[in-house]
Amino acid sequence: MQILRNKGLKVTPQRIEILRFLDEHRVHPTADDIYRSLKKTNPSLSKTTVYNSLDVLTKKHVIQCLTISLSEHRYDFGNKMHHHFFCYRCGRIYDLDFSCPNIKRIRRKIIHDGHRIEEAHGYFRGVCKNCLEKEG
Amino acid sequence: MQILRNKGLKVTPQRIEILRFLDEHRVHPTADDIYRSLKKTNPSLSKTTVYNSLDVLTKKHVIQCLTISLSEHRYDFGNKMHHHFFCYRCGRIYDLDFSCPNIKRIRRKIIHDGHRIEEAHGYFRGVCKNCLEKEG
DNA sequence: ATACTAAATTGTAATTATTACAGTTTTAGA
DNA sequence: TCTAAAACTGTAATAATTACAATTTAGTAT
Repeated sequence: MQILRNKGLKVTPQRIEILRFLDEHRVHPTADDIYRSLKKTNPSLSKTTVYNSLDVLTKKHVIQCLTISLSEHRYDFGNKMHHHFFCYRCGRIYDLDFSCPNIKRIRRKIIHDGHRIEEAHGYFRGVCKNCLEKEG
Repeated sequence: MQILRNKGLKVTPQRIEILRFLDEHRVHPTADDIYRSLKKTNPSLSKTTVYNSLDVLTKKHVIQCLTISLSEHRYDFGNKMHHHFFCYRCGRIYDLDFSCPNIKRIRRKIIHDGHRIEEAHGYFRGVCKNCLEKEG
């Protein structure tokens, strides 16, 4: 994985697996979701490694950590900014494609009010289509 | 407090105190910040009450729960949507006044992609003015 | 005013996500 | 191959939040 090397990170099987999992499971899983899944094929995997890897990948902007759920962190492959919707009822997170003028400004690492902005998130919450259909 | 009655909530001294604290301390405190402060003048206050009150006030959209900090919930008086900036270094949360076209749409409780949106948050993270000046 | 009922508060105990840490293993470069 | 720094592992600790059962209170009807 060249992306790891480019960021000055060592390439380890654990990181590769975690990245691949996120790439192939775009449901914004938790650290524990990832751990439980990868543990099946790599029983020696440690949960601490999953947390550490997610942290460092987030800090290097390889992946994104979403704080939209009220109780745990959820992770998103890639660093392309887009908006998210969290359903109160089922807990699912959906990607939204709002157009948003602030995104372009952030991309240029703009200073706003003197603060250096490195990260931007647009979060929406409510009840999702599926749950609305089920329960009205 | 008429706002509580309007939402079908009972008016209790605890809730009044919590609301007043949030109104007078616009630094986006944690549940524990609120608890420790109010405990001084009301030693019988329970932390569970603080959590319960913040939860119900958030659900009724009297206050807002911010998930911008990576480790705990922070609370904001009122329900007027605005953007927030979180400083990695000092943990402070600043109010931003970005203009944002999505806010107006959300205000009208718009359905987007079939989802009913009830809440919107714009979060930015980075290093704040103060910390930049200190450390460069 | 008094009594009643649902809602709210309290305190403790449990839960759960996350972090700290020390020892071992692995990566990447000389 | 050798080495040093970085990463991994497993366990134990931390800290925010929630569950729960008992008590108290707010608001309404009598």
